[in-house]
Amino acid sequence: MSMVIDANSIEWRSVCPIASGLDVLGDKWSLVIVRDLFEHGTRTYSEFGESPEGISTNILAARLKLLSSIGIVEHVEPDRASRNNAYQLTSSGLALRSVLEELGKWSQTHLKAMHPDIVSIF
Amino acid sequence: MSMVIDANSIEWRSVCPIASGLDVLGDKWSLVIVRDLFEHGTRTYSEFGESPEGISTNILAARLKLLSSIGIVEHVEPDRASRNNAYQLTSSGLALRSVLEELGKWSQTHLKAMHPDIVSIF
DNA sequence: CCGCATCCGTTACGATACTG
DNA sequence: CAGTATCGTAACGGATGCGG
Repeated sequence: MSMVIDANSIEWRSVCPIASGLDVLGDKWSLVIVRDLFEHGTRTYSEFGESPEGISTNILAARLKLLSSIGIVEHVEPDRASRNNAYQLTSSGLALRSVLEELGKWSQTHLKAMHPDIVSIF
Repeated sequence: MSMVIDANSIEWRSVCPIASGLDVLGDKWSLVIVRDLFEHGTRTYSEFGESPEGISTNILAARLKLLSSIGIVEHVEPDRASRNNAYQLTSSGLALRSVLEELGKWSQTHLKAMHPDIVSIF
């Protein structure tokens, strides 16, 4: 019970912007979802599951709900029947690009020794 | 049991540098610890608890152990008696500065509506 | 005192089965 | 295909213990 599923249920730990960013995005999956949307533009529910990390459907549903309520992702054609509708980044989500780039660059440089198979994408 | 406490116990979900960065730093506390070290230079164990987010001691100990084994933080004078020795960032930890900056800037801009008390630090 | 380790209740995760 | 329900497991978080 009582998982964080929308913006109103977030408990802001402090007024620090870094801690506040982590209150929203500080988990192992949210930025992977954002990365998928940068890579593919739009993504249907089941397409997210095709990424190599293999997110499970309940976590995906919970994160999409939270990211939507924060205004980071949105439905394409939300009024249509559920079949084949997709998610995409909002302008707020697109603004996360430099966060992903800096995290990716750091990882390539500083995790390579422990994880030699890591690839370069920037 | 079986919490992630050192580099060898990390399960790399994929070869993606973003996902791999999140395998290490994808939680609510690790980057808060890094932020404290940027702000104060060095920090003793109990000083971390003085930050407004209020990390609990068991989480702090586990994260410091993991961050040390990854090479992001290190002890100052690790050979001395435990009393008053401190932690600081390694060069790998210092390289996280731009990740923190970009996350902080994003939060100030895109979370302000939901969290008006958020402050500006960049 | 300070730096942790341990205990234990609560919450979140994660795999899978299931429903419209 | 888009999600939800269930249920076992792992992580969190507060309290407390204990050695240096």
